[in-house]
Amino acid sequence: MSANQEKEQPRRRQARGERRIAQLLEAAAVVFTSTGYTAASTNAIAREAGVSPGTLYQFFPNKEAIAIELGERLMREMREAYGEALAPVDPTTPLEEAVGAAVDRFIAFNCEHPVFFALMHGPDIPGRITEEHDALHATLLSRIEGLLSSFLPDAAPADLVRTAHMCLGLYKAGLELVLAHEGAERDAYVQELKHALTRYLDPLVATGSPWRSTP
Amino acid sequence: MSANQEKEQPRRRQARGERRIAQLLEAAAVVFTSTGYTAASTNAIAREAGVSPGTLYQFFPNKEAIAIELGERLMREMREAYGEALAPVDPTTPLEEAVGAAVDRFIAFNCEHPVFFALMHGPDIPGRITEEHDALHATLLSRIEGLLSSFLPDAAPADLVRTAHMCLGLYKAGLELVLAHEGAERDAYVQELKHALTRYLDPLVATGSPWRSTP
DNA sequence: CAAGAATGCGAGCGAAGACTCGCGTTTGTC
DNA sequence: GACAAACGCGAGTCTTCGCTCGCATTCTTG
Repeated sequence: MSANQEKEQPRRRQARGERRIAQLLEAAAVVFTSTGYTAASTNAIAREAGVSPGTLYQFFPNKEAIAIELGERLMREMREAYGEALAPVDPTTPLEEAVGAAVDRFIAFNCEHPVFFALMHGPDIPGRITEEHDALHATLLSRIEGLLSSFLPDAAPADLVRTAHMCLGLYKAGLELVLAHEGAERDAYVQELKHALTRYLDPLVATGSPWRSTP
Repeated sequence: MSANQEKEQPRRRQARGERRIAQLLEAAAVVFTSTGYTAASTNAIAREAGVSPGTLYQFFPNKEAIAIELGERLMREMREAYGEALAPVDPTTPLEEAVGAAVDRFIAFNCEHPVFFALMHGPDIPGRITEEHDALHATLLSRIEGLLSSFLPDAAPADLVRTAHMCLGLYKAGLELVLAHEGAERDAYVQELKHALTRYLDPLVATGSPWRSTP
């Protein structure tokens, strides 16, 4: 009880240390993005950051902790910036508008932080990160379900869940294509993704609720 | 000139050897499916097959060769069984029917050979397999383009390419969901995937050439 | 049945990479 | 200025894993 009140007593850091941590996380983001988590070596991260391996381990107990911290910071930033992107909306909102707004926000985030995609998509990623990923996944799904249920108040729960999974899956497929292109072509893929989602959902909305997707 | 007419002279094999090869490939499929290519150790494959590491290397020069051979056999089987699944069809065929048939065939293949998905999706996979993957990808894309152009004879090439990429992407997203479920739920996801694809393409087909003209 | 080839084994080699350790340098505090 | 704590280093340890080697066993062939 008295001992070990906290698993880890955060070591006292100097400003220099905080800077190093940020620098290391940025370097890790670069390396993870280009090679994936497993193939990324801690030495490579240290080299990218311009420090020695020993210095890296001064701030992170192991390789996994780097990815965890990176993931947590990304999650926090995402929640702060786009937390409301999937909040239930007024069902009179046109479906197209709701989908478009959500897609734009998440695409923007993922384009700004390509690590996020790399971290969340490796088939190789260790347990703790997978947990985070699953948590995010579950959050997103319930948000999407909430959004859908505002359009489809009468849908069976199982169908709602399945539709939400489909939406997230379609979004991920589109995201991959969007990230693989640049400039005008990228914008075109964003548009196609919106089309795919809108057209997928439109019939459900049209037949399942009194509100049409477009007034 | 006279020497080295063939890079590899296929060693004379006994029936036992052929059996071992099949056995090893099957074991590799299991291990690759559950852990992915990179994380799969050759010792684990040998263990799964019930042989020693030395025996494995009697038949395969290295780890990559195992995946290559496995990939080639899968490709061959796929071509033999489903080669015509994406052949251009009579444009009067209902879109729903064309999409449904193609999806059913490819879903069936991927459900029967889950390795295929695992091998083609690792971000970690070495050069030679990626080449094969890209080749398959290109083949599929041109097939889809062909199929689309039979429905959309007036579409601009760039739009056709993009739409084909979207179709393949949407299919892959659906496939992942299908593989993640079983029984009735799996069937439901197959249906949803067909819906997503059909609804995505339907407006294009219905309005003739939506990129250039409006009804 | 012999002889050679194919098959089978598993301890062990070499490289790669996660992580440590001892020691020197910088920074904050009194 | 003095002391401690935080920072920084990079050669070195330890483990994992792809792969090899020497030798035993089983086939095939004459």
